[in-house]
Parts: sequence; structure tokens; C-alpha cells
Amino acid sequence: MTTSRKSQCLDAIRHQILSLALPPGSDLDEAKLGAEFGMSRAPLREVLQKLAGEGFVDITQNKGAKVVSMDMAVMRSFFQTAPLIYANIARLACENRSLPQLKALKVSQQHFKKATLNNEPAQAAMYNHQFHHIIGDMSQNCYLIPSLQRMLIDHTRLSQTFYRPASPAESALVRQACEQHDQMIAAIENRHAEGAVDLTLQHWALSQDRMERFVRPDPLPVELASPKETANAI
Amino acid sequence: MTTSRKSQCLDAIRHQILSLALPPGSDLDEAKLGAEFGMSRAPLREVLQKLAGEGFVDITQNKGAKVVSMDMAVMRSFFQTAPLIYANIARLACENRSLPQLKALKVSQQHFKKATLNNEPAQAAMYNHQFHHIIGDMSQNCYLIPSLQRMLIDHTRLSQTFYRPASPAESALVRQACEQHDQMIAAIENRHAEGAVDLTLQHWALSQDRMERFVRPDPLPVELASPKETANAI
DNA sequence: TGTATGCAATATGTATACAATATAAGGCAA
DNA sequence: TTGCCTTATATTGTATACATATTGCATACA
Repeated sequence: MTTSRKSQCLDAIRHQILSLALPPGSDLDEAKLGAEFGMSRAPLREVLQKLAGEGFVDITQNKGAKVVSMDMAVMRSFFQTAPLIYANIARLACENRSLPQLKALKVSQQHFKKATLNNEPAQAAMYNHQFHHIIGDMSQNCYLIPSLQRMLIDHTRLSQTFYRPASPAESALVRQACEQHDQMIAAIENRHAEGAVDLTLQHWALSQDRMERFVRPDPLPVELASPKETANAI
Repeated sequence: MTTSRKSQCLDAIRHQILSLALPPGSDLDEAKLGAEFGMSRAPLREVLQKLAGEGFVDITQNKGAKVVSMDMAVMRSFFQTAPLIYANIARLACENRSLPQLKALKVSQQHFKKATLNNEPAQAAMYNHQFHHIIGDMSQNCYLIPSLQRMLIDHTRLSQTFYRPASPAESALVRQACEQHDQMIAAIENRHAEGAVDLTLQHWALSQDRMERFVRPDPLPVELASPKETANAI
């Protein structure tokens, strides 16, 4: 199939952006990518246009495509808006989910669980992304889905450290997130909207703290930054 | 400027979709549009890709672009989701609006008011669209704006009849909508978030009834459809 | 007469060549 | 040395030609 080459290219670039292999702000050179995926610039430009529509890249006239940035102004909006979108998507998912979607969600969760147990942080982040993406599909709401997908892009990029726990306490958080996924599946299966919303907000609270730390890490101990020490360090 | 031809084409197609000159579901032929706007298919395809990203058209592999449909399932989501998006956008607009944006909003409202007074329904619908689009810009929230813009597409298409009042009572509704715009400007200018949200919800309620009637009009009088009359008619 | 199959016409997808624009480097003048 | 202007190079934008896929119609067969 000649069509699969384009969708394959789409998936590859999406994956690289979500995994931070292509960091925010990096330039996407048409000629280079075209050569890399063995296709001419025409279809590749369409791929970039599509990615722009999905919110993965920004395209500027005569300047090409850049991976969307994650500056402070955007982060503020992110933390402000996420609970609203996630909670309402969860509620609608309970109302509108289909059985094939429910099946897909369970499969995704199996993969996610396995990745966390095997300590594969990159995979875990991607399957977590897929999990929430499927819940978005379940909502069947063409107005909220674009918002959700944009949130998930930044959420997945920010959570790249989340599944790479540095201490037993952090491992416990990952296990808890995994359990919440199981509970969310049950709530959606039973069309228990209020439960799904509550779980979603708890799930959000869990990752929120971790992500905010990533964006705004604890300040270094003041003593280390004293004039004397600084002078020595240089 | 060679660049303006593409953006001009974008604006033209957007306008035709919003005004229902291109009805939902209609096919967009690349070759025909290319000839119409005096450009080759390559840039025109990019225009269609961009429109797809904005939610104006759906593109299917090997089958080209169609104006997004407005079926019943979508309408349900529309009425379900609109208050949520509009209210939160209004709240954020109060927080984040800039002075140039406020100025633009006032200008847009002037045009809108003039169009309603001069009984120019098509123009009124377009300036109403612009008015709410600017409020979206004011929110500065890159996650909610895509949702808002998709809502506005369908809102504007549905409201094409709204500004074509058929009775004095309907004219009063249009005047009321216009007054609400003025009040919304004041609330946003004074950063009065609660007021802006309330006004937005009232504004929504006003158009909601009118739009639902358009989607699901009053049934025809039963007498006219009686077997005897029907037989005569045929 | 209904259906299936194959062919032709039309529309979309892709590649390549060329034009226009932006960026960066180098030279010149203050 | 610094600022600016010019020019060269690299990258994006556009047009055209060709390949491929879909659709509708005609024809043949059940």
C-alpha cells in the first residue's frame, strides 16, 4: 500500500514529538524528512499540515514547521484547563462508549500495566497517551476531542519523567495511577458517570504534582548558591 | 503579494461554508477550486488541509474534501457542549484580554449592530462569528480555542436564519442579542468574570431556542396531511 | 431482469523542476 | 570595531507532468 507510507510517517513523527525525541521548538526540515521516509516533499508537506491541524507542530509562512513549544504561558493554561476537559470527556465517555472501544481500552491498559511493571518508561507514557485518547474517542464529542488531543500532547511530553520513578515513593504513585486506570474502565463500563469524573480528577491530581515539579523543580539549596561557593565552582 | 492569494482563498472558502453557500456535505473539487482562485492544485491542497485542521472540511483518503456535515449526532453534542465552552472562554477572556483585542471587539460589535439595523442577515451572522472569535482569542487558551472555533462553525451555520427575523417578536430577540454583546464588552473590559459568564449563558439561551427550532421545526398542521387532502394534492 | 465483471473516465496522490523568499556571511563605510 | 548593506546559499512555495485509485457505465451472463 502506498497510502500506509504517509500514515506511517505521521505516526513516526507524532511518536518522536510525544517522546521528546523531537524536542519542543525543533525545526522540521521538509527535504530531510522526505529523504528519511523515502517520499517526495509534496506528500510530506501534507503530513506536516495534518500535524499542524492536530496541534503537534506550528507552521509559519516561508519558515516551515516547528514542534509546538511549551512555554510558561502555555503551561499556565494547561494546568488551568486540564481538569475541565478531562472530567467532561470522562462523563461523556460513560454515556457514549461502544463495546469495541471498551475492548480497545482494556487492551491498552494491559499494555500500559505491563510497561510499568517492566520498568519501560517510554512505552508506559505512550500507552498512557493511548488510554486517554481512547476515552476521548468514547466521548463521541467532536467539539471537545480537539481540546483533549492538544492537552494529551503536552501531558504526555510533560509526563515523560513520571514513569521513570526515582524512588520507592514514586513507584507507588505509578502503581496507583495504574489502579486508577482499572477503576476508570470499570466506571465507564458500568456507565457510572459520577464515579468516572471523580476518578479522573483524582488521576489528574496525582500526575499534576509530579508534572509541576518537572516544570518548576524545587530550588537548589541556598547554601550551594552562596557567592563563595559560586566563585569556587567557576 | 503571492502569499495573500492563499489566505484569500482560505477566507473565501471559510466564508462560503459559514454562509451555507457551500452546504454541509458538499464536495470540494481541487481542480475546479484551483481554476477558480487562479492557483495550481499544490497550494490549494494545502488550503484544504488547513481547513480540515480548523474543522471546516473532512478529508478522506483518495476521495477529497467535503464540507463537514451537521447530522443529528453532532447536533446533540453541539447543544450539550456549547454552554461549557462559551462560559469558560468568557471567564478567561476577562482575565487575559489585551487592550488591542478589546478595541477589535468593539469595532466588530459596531459592524454587527449596523448589520442588524440595516437588516443584512448574512453580514450580521458573519460579524457575530467574528465577535465570538475575538473573545476566543482573548482567552489566550490554546487548548479551548480549537473547541470554540469548531463550535462557532456550526453555530454560525445554524444561526443563518436567526438574523433574518420573520416577525416583530423575532426582531426583538435580535435587538436583545445585540444589547447582550454590549454588556459582554463592558464585563470583559472591567474584568468582571462572573458577569461575563452569566451574560454568556443568557446569550446562549437566547439563540439556543431559535436554533433548535431550525433543526427541529414545528410540525406541519395535521389537517393538511389528512388522506383526503393528500389525495387531492396528488 | 437482475447482477457481476471489466473498462473507461475522472479525480486524487506523487514526483520533479523551477521560482520566490529568508537567512547568514562577507565586505565596505563610518 | 561596529553597523549596515549586498550577495550567496539554503529552504520553502508553486506549477506541471505523470501515476494510481475510485466511480460509473456498459456489456455479458445467469
